This record gives sequence, structure tokens and C-alpha cells, in this order.
Amino acid sequence: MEKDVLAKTYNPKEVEGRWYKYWEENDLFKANARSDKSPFSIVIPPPNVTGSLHMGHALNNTLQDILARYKRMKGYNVLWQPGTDHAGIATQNVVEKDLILKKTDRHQIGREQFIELVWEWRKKYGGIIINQLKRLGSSCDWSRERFTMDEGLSRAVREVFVGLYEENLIYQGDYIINWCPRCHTALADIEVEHEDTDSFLYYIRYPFENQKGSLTVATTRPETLLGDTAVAVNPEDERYKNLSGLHVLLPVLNKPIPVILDKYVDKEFGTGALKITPAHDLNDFEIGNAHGLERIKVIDENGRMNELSGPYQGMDRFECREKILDDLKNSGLLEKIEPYRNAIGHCYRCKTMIEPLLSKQWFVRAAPLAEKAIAAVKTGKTRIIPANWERVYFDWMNNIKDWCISRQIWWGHRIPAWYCQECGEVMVAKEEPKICTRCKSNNLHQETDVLDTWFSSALWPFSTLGWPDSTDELKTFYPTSVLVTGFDILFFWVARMMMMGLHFMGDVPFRDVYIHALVKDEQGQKMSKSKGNIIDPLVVLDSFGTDSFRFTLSILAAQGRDIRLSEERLAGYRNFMNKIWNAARFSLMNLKDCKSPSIDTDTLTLADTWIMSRIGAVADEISSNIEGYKFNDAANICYQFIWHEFCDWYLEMVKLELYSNDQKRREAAQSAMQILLSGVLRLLHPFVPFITEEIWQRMPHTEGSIMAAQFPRRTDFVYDEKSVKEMDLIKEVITGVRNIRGEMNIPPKKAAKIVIDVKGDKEREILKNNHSYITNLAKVESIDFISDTKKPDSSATYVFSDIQVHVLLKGLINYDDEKKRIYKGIKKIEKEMEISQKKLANRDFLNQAPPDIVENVKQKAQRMSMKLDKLNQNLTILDGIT
RNA sequence: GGGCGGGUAGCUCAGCGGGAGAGCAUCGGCCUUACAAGCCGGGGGUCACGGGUUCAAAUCCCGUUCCGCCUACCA
Repeated sequence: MEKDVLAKTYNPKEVEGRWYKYWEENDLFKANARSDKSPFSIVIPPPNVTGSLHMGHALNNTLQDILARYKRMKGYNVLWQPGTDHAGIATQNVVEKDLILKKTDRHQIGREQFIELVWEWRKKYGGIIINQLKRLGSSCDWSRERFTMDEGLSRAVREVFVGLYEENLIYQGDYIINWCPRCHTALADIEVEHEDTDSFLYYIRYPFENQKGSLTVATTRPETLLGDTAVAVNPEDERYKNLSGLHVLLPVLNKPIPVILDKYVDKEFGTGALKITPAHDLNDFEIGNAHGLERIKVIDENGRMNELSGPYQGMDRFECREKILDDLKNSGLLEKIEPYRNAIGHCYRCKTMIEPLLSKQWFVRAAPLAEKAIAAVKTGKTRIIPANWERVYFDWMNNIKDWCISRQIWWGHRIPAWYCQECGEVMVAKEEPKICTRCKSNNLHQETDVLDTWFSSALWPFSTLGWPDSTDELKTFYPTSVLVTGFDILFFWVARMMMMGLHFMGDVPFRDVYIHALVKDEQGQKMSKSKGNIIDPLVVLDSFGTDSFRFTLSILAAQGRDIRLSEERLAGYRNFMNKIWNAARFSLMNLKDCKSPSIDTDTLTLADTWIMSRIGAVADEISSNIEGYKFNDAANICYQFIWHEFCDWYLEMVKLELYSNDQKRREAAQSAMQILLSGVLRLLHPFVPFITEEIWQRMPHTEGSIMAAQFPRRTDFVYDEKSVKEMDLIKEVITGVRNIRGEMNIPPKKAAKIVIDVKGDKEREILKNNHSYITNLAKVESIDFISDTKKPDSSATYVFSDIQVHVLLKGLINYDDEKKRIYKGIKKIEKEMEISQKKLANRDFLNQAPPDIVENVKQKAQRMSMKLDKLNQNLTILDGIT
């Protein structure tokens, strides 16, 4: 790498690809399953293989990468385990769409060939999201990339399924499930999205069978009445007391169905009479079971009315509703229609309205598994951060329902169950059985359903590490250190990993779960395709560069708060990258001929000691913030320190040394600068890997990649608290002069004479010894020192505590302006003093507040009082002049 | 229905018991040989409202209100 002068602005495009390749080629992302170093491991939340990078991924992976890079620099053996999941329904949908274009469908080509096509698709497009993660700089160990349909992971799935079945934790049964008529599969409860919808409540008369009159029920789904097998009323409902044992006639079909009594029915709602359709509603199903009612399925898997729905057979469910309402109206059975708002379930994949259907499915008995998962968080074996998500987790776990895991699609792990065609025996086994265990028949058929994708995702923390084999990876990296993810998959994924990990590994899958924010748009709206407010991370990467993007996400990632991303913010942090770049540019220009760095405390200037004390303190703060998942604080500390301390003050001060004729001073400055630049880059590296590597490689006396360098600690630098106080004093004087220059409109080029009135010998010494900082940074041509003397004529004065800086302004001073300025200062300080004095006048405060607090207030009051005196004196003098 | 988060400078947000902060925007002055994606300086806030606890409240508690979000088998 040539170490020439850097370009004037940072150009990320030229840099990023180059270094990513370098890191990969030099195996810098690789974990070691047999290492003496302490392990640190993260499994990636596997992105959907059909996916393309969205903001959620960008944030999620940026945060993981910060942790991974930071821990590597701290000397850990880091494994960041990457991979993708096979996304059963989504992937099948994509390939099926292709087939439609080719004027065929999966049923025509058959299961085997279809699966082959999906694999082909995955080979061709499955790497897209992976490459996008690489563009983000993600330092995953790609040599270990896994896919949930890999042979190894599929083995883990079979092992788990059979294990749970044998323990009676998986069972098969007829239940009401959520059916998507478009995807043609069952869905788990959490895969259904509820949406408040304006609909209607229809009041329908069910005539009595053997007497006059009718019983009116209220329903939102009149079409399901074809499958009604009873009408229920509350046993305590006075109105319907005498109806028990009677029958009513189902409208349209004129079929008698019984009136039953059930406490479930709410007397207050509708008419207090509830129609019962056990095959199409979960509650009705349960009531039906309790009363031994027949289950009549009238809607089929396509959402169409079937042969049991009489005249409506063949109609779509919505079409049927219209028709049936017409017919009811005509026969006078429709009493009234009321507008009604209710939540309607939709498929989370395709948004089709869910049809609750009676169907035979496979379920995981969740409650027993949840117990340990609850305990693990209660006892702190796994921490959820921020902790308020614990409550959400507990709430769900405590009310957990059995998990429907079978899906009527082809792409996925086929359930390892076989049915004997002769005797009906069900066999669940890891290997395909040859003959029926009961009747010895060889006429066996495998279950056609596959497992929910989340079933395999639930095993991710150990299946990716080689389970069920006992591998070095498992020994070294399980339990993983932390899981970083969004709350939207807390139930889908985190909770289930907890259950499976505890059950099969006997330990939690991760020590920490860090739940991060959602990325929203500028208006705080959730980004969605339908709203069209999506900010494409790839576009952001192109226009601002990866590092700016990552830094923006980090600094906005406050715990428990969503991120509103905006172009202005991105531009602001792109400017920060440019600032870093130019600080490096300046440094490198002056480091061309430098020796290898060493700290000689004798040659350190006050500026050196001060900035080293600061960078050391800052390094420790950044460390503790990263370790506490306070990414925004860590990033903000970097920003403030680098821009407003290192660049604004140190680099300006070091110019004195660099431009000095004294070769020794120059060399000492070069040494310090190298140490500092190296420190700054290493602090920044976890956040902004590319720009830091680029500069690192151009620095003299650096070896290898910055990835392998050590993260700075306070003890790496000179630390001297006194220097911080001294520098504060000098900065205050400089700021004071600048302030007056600015407010009095003194041309920046015009050098000023100043007189500092300082009583304390110590302060005077400090200012005298470091006067060149003041003369250079405040454009001052001479400094005189006085002690407790009257304000010089033709001067403007900056007052702090008992120190006064008089800027001599012969001919430039406007006395009215100066008076106004002083007056403003007096008003401000009087207001502040009032607060302090009130406190000090309060006996309870003096007695009960901690002594250090009282002392602080006292000192503050004293300082202010001195300042106020000086200001008043100055005002009096000016009054005398004008 | 239940739960969670939020209301702090014009905007976006930190802070969450002892001096109201940042970024952006704004105003004034600067092409000072690292950076105009920059430098220097300034202005700007009854910390939603009402009570309470405390020597001390933006910060803790209660209530009100307005926004989000999650969850739920009253048809």
C-alpha cells in the first residue's frame, strides 16, 4: 500500500470491496473451535433465503458486527455463525410463480421435480442476501455458512421430531387450525395477522321446529350457518330459560338443530344466542366437543362451499355470504344488520383472509417445554435486554398454546411419519421403516406434510454447531454469548429456541438476548411495501457508503426506542466520515518522515498529556457501553471525542509543534500523533470498519489488519487528571477571546492584544507556560498579566470565576454593545444564582443533602458571585466612560 | 379488553433523583496551507397537563390527555 497523500474527500466506493476481500482472503473472520482464548459466539438470525436486504437486516447485522469486531479486538475467539433459512411458504410461492409463467403448476410436474426446481432456484438466487450482508461489512465466518435444509440440519430436525414424538410432546390430531386458502396450508396462530375491519353483525332468525316464533342469533359470518349444529344460550339467561331441549330449524336447509346451554355465551352480546359451527370456529369447536355435537365442514381448502352446503355448493365463501343474505332477506329471516368492527385474521405471507378449518395436523405440546424456558429467564440464565421485553416473553410463555407444526406444502422438512396402508398404524422414525411394525405389511406411505420453517429455526443455535453429533464447536460455542434480534420474532423464534435448546442441549441457547429497535421512516411509520415508504439499504449504501450508514444506525440505536431514519441524519454522519478522513489526511501528511512511535513523558506537551488522558477515558467508556449494548452512547462518545476534542482542539494545538523549527519537538509530536491516530482508528473500527482499515493501512508503522489490532484501554495511554483541568482553563481563555471577537465583530485576521487578570499563582503559571496555545488558537499577538486591577480602557472583557480576560480593542469597541453584552451576562447569572442561594438558605438542604452535593453548590455559588462582581464592576466602568 | 413505549430546543432524539444536552436546522462572521461534507461565535426549552413523595423531580408515585405499537377465541 502506497502511503501517499489522501484524496481530499473520502470515497467509500473505492475502498469497501477491496478490504472486504482482503479480510476474507486472510481468514480474519474465522473462528477456531479449538482455541485457548475465551469464546464469544453469536448465531445470526438467519435471513429468509428469498429475502433481500432491508433496514431490519441492516441494523441487526450492524449491531452484531460491532460486537463481533469489538470482541475480536479484545482478544476473544469469536464465532459469528451465518446462514439462511429455507422459508417454506415464501420460497415455494416464488417458485410456483415461475411455474405459472411457464403455464404449468407443481401438481403437474410432481413433488420430486418441484423440489429439484426449488433447489435450483436456491442455488441461483439464494446467495443474494448473503452478498448484501457482506456489503454491510459483516464479519461472519462464511466457511461455516449453514442452510436449514442442509443435510446436517435436516438430521437435527428428524432427531428432534422423533425425540419429541417419543416423549409424547408431539401429537397428531383433529383441530381447528388457521387455513390459508391461497397458500393451501395450515398456519400457526402467530402466523395470523389480525386487522381491525369494518364489517357487519347480522341478526338471523332461526324458527322453532315445533312451535311458532324464532330464536335470533347474531353473527358476522352468515355463510357458516350451513355448518351449524346447535344454537347456544347462557344457562343463566332468563330470556331463554325454557328453550333447553327444544330444536330450531336451520334457515335455508330447514334442518333441526338443538338449543344447548353453555356458560361461554355472553348474555350481553348480540341477542345472547350464539350459533355453533364446530368445524369452522375455534370456540364453537370447543363447545361442540363439550356437548358432543356433530362437526360439519361446509367450506373446503380453496375457500369454496362444498357438497354439504346444499344450493350454495361451489360458491366462493364471500359470494356465498351475499347469496345467503339475499335468501334470508327474501324469506324474512334476516332481522337486521348492524355495522360492527372486529379483528379479522390474515395470512402473514400473502394477506389472504384466514379460514378456520377443522383439519388433521401435527402439534407440539408447548406448555411442558415452556416451563424450563420461563425458569431460565426468571433465574437469569438468559437475560433479555432491555428487560421490559421479559414481561412480554413471560406473558406469551405463560399462555402458550400448542404449536401447529405441519404445513401442507412441499418445500421443507418432510415429517418423518409413515402410515401403514393396510392397518393404519402410524410410525415415526429417523429412518424410513421397511415394514409395518404392527402388521408387517410393506405398503407404507410417508406423511406428505412438511414442518413449519420455524421448527428448524428453533434448533439453529445447536444444529448449526453440529448437533446431534458431539462436536468441538458445541463444546466451545454453546451456549452462545448473545442473540441480537428484533422483537417481531420474539415469539416466532427466540421463545422456541429457548424451549428447544433447554430440552435437547440441557442449557439455554444464549446468555443474553438483545432486542433492538424497529427502523421506521422519517414520519415514524413502519416501512412497508404497501405504504411505499421503504428506504432501500442498498441505495443508502450506494449514496452514503457503508460506514456512514452503519454509524448512523449505531448512533440512533437507543435501547427501547425505534429508529427514525432520515437522509439528513445520514448526510450528517457521512460528514463525520469525511472529518475522520481529513483528520487522517492531515496526520499522515505530517507523519511521512516519522520514526516509530514511543512515548517519552519528558517531551509530552500539555496538549499531548491532556488528549491521551481523554482518549484513555473515552476508550473505557466506549467499551462499557458496547458491552452494555448501548450502541448509541458508544457511537456518540466516539463522535464527540473525535470531532470536538481530537480535531477541534488537539490537532489545532499540535500544529505548533509540527510547524516548529525544533526537530525534537517535531518528532515528539509525530510520535504522539501516531499513537493517537492509531487509537482513534481502533476505537472506531467496530463501527466503521472500512474507512478505519483504509487509513490504518496507509499509516506508517502499522502491521497487518486493524481487525487484529487491540482495542484501546485507558492503561495504554498516559493518564493525568491534572492535565485535563489545566487544559480546561486554557480552553476557557481561548473560548473567551473568540467569543468577544465573534460578538464584537472583530475581523478574524486582526490579531488582538489581551490582558489576563488572574490572582491565583497556579493559574497564572499554567497560562504563562502555555501561552502559545492561546496566541495561536485565539489569534492573539500579546498577553499581559495583571492581578486584581481595573479593567483597561478600550477593552471588552470575558469573565469566568475570578479570572478576567480583557481584549484590547482600541478603535474597534462599541461601548453600547459591550454594555449590552455585560448586562446580558449579569441577568443570566443572577437567575442561576437565585437557585443556588435558595438551596443554601434552606437548612434542610444543608443538613440532609450529601456533603459533596452541598459543597458543589457552595463552590458554584462562590464562582458565580465572583463573576457577578466582576461583571458589575466592568459595567460601572463603562457607565463612567459613556 | 389486556399490555408496552412515548410526549424535553423549529425537527429528530439522548438524559431518567442533585448545574437542561446532542445532531440537524437557524442567525452572525470566516476560502485560517486536514476538511466549505469545513472553521469560529450566537440565539433558542414553565422537560404534555394536574396532583403527590423528597432537603431536592425532566428524572420516582398517582391521575388526566394525546400519539404509536404489541396482544386477545364476545359471536
